[in-house]
Amino acid sequence: MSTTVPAYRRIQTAVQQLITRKGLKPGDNVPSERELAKLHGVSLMTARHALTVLEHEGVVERRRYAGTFVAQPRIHFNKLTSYTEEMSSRGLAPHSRLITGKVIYNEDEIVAQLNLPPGSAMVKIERIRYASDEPFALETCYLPNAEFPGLLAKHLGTNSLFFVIENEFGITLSYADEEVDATAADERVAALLSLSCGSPILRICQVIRSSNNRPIMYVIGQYCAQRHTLFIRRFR
Amino acid sequence: MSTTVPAYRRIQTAVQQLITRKGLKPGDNVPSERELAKLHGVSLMTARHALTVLEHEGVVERRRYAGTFVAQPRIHFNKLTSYTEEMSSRGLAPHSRLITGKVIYNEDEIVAQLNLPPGSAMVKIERIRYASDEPFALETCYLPNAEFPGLLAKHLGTNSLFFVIENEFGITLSYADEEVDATAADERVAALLSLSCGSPILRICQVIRSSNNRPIMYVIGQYCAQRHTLFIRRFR
DNA sequence: AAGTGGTCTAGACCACGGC
DNA sequence: CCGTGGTCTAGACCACTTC
Repeated sequence: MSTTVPAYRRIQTAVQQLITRKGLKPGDNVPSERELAKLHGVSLMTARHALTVLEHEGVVERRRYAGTFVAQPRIHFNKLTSYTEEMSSRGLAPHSRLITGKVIYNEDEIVAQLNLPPGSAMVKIERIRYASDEPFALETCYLPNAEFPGLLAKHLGTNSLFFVIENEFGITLSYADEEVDATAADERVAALLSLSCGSPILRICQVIRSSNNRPIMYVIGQYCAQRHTLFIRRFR
Repeated sequence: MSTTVPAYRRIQTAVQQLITRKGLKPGDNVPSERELAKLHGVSLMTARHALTVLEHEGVVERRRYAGTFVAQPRIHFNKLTSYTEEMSSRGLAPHSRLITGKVIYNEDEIVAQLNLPPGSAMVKIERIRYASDEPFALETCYLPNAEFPGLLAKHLGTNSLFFVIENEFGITLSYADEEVDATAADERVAALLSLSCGSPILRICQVIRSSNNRPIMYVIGQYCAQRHTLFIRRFR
C-alpha cells in the first residue's frame, strides 16, 4: 500500500486549493514561507520545499524580498500528466478512440528504449485523442508485457492508462525524458487526424520511468500542430 | 559587484568537473550526499541541494537506497542556455550570421509579451545559427531598447547575446517560459536555411526573464527539424 | 523597521538495496 | 547490517523591498 503523504505535498495541494477556492488571480500573493510553516506546523525548509515545487510547475512565482504570488496563467509547466488529467484540469471531458491494442514481439528499437532483452513481448496501444470532438493527436504506447499482465482487458478506450498503471498495478511514476521535433503528417496519420498529407506535426517521444528510474513505458505522440502547443519552462 | 557564489553552486560545478575530468561514464556513481557534505565541509541539506539541481538538469540520476549516478546522455535538460554555450559544451565552435539589427517601434504583439507600454522602442536582432557550416536555425530576438543602450554596437555577429546581457549590462537571467509548436518553412525561412518551402520547422517562442521576473527578451527560434531536436524532462 | 525569499547548519528518523 | 536517498526540525544570517 501507499506510505503516508509527505508534509510538503500536503502543503502543496493546500496552496493550490487556496488558489482555486479563493479564486486568486495572477499576481495575488499567497502565504509567505513563514506563514505556511506556522499554518501547517512544519519547519521553514519544509514549507520552502512545497513552494519550490509549485514554482517549478509554474503555479506560483517568487520575488525575492517581496513575496510569493500566483503565477500568470494556468499551464502546468514541466509536469508529467496524462491526457485524461490534462483535459479534466481544463474542465474538458477526455475522449479517446482505441485503434490498436495487442502484444507484439518484433520492434527492437523500442525494446532497447525500454531496456528490455531483445525479442521481449510488449503491449502496443494506439489511441486517437479528441478535444471537443476534433481529433488532435495520435498516441502510440509500448509497455513491457511481462510487467502488465491483463493490461489489454482494462477498457483503455475509456480508462486512463496512467490511472491503471498507478492504481491497479501499484507503480509510482517519477519522470519522463522527452525528445521533441517537427515532422509532416504521413498518409496514415493524416487520415486518422482528418488532416491533409504533409500537415505540420509536433512529435513527442517519451520514455516514462517508475520510481526506481526503470523505463516503464515508451510513448510516441503525434500532435496536430494547429491544435496543440507545448509549454515548457527552462531555468538558468 | 557580484556577491559570493553559494556553496551548493560550487559543489554543483565540482561534481560536473569530477565527471568530465575523470571521464566518468553513464551509470558510474558519483559521491553520495554524505560524502559530498564531508568533502566540502557543508551540511547534508546543502549537498542535497546541489545534487537536486544536477538531477533536474539531467546530469545525474538518483536511485533511492542505492546512490547517485552519472546520467545517460549528456543533454542538459530544462536548462536555459545560449546557442554559444550549447555549442561550446559540445566542443563545437559557434558560428552565426547577423541578418537584422535595428530599433523598431511598431510590433505591438511583442511589446505586450515584454510588458512594455504600447509603442515602446525595441531592439530587433535576427541571426542565422550554423552547426558545422550548415545553417540550422533562424533566431529573432526582441529587447526593450530603453534598457540596452548601445546594444547594437556590440558585434552581435560574433559575441554571445547572453554574455553581453549578463556581463556588460549586469543583468541576472532566471528562467524562460517557452511555447513549442511545429510549422512549415515559409519562403523567407526556406531561403535563409537552404530548405525547400514547406519543410518541417520546430518553432520555439521564449519569454526570458531576469532575476526579478521581469521579461527581458522575447525570442522566436525556427529550427530546421531534420537537424534539431529538443530534449526536455518532465516530473510527476 | 518589518517582512521577504535565499542560503545554511547540525543534527534526526525512515524504508529499502545490496552484501 | 551498513549505506543510501527522502523527509524533516528548529534554529540562523543575509540582502533587499515595501511601507
